Amino acid sequence: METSLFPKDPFSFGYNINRPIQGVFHSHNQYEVYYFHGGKCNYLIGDKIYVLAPGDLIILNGMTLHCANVDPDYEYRRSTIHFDPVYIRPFLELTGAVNVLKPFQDLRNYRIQLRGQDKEEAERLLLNLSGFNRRKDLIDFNRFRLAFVDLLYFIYQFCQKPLEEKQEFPTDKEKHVQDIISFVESHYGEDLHMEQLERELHLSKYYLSKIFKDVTGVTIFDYLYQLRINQAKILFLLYKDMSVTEVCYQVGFKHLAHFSRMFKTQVGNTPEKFRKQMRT
DNA sequence: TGTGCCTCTAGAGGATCGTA
DNA sequence: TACGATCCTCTAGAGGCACA
Repeated sequence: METSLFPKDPFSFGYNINRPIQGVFHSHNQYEVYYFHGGKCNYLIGDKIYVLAPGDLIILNGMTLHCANVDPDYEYRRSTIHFDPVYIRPFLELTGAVNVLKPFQDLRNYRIQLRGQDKEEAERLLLNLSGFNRRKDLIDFNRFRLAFVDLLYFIYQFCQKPLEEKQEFPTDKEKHVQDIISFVESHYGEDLHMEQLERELHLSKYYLSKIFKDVTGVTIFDYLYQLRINQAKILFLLYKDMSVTEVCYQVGFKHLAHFSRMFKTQVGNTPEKFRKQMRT
């Protein structure tokens, strides 16, 4: 059994039984919420191994390489939600809002062991999400978003203590890469150059591109383009009357030709075809 | 750990074509 | 005629290497 709201970005929800992607390390530029219902599984994140028990919930900054190593002799059940952080930003701008993305940004990868009533509440929230995971209209779509923000608040309360205790990044190198990601996420809609990063972070562009690739496995511009294409897909989804040209400039591309090519490479369809799919 | 330089590849931008 | 896709050329940026 497998359900999915959006097959790919900006948001995807899945509940799987015995459908593990076993032993394959992967990374992505989305954040991930992983909930383990049952089975036998070791979850590998970077150089850490988590032996999972039912009720374990893992938050992931997808850039770190990770994979689930599952024992096929046991029924494996898990829920996963991949999401683009840009997509949650409007909810962070509300008066009195809590930065529910902070655990993903600062802790990056963290396991919460939910038991008893907490476990029941997590499963109820996931069930709600599953219910809205029909994507028939904007009502279901927005109810899914609101339910997901509720889940993020639920997760946040378990992260408050580790966030307070958290020390700074173990190395300057990782701190620099986080600074690059933060800068790119805030300025992806503008005309970005390596010189800007050089000036902003006071490090040479040669060094910045090198450490970014070392830590994340992708180049700064690969990351930037993924971010822009994700945002374009969100705009096509939410503003069905927006033209390809408008979306192109809105997300920071200066040339339609380049946008069209990058979009087709990442999504598999041209922007216009994707837009038409969203309108039907 | 951080910088500088060089080479080569992939991205940027202009021109052109296709289609509604 | 406007919009979007594709082709082609040039250059910016990634990656490798040496060095402080």
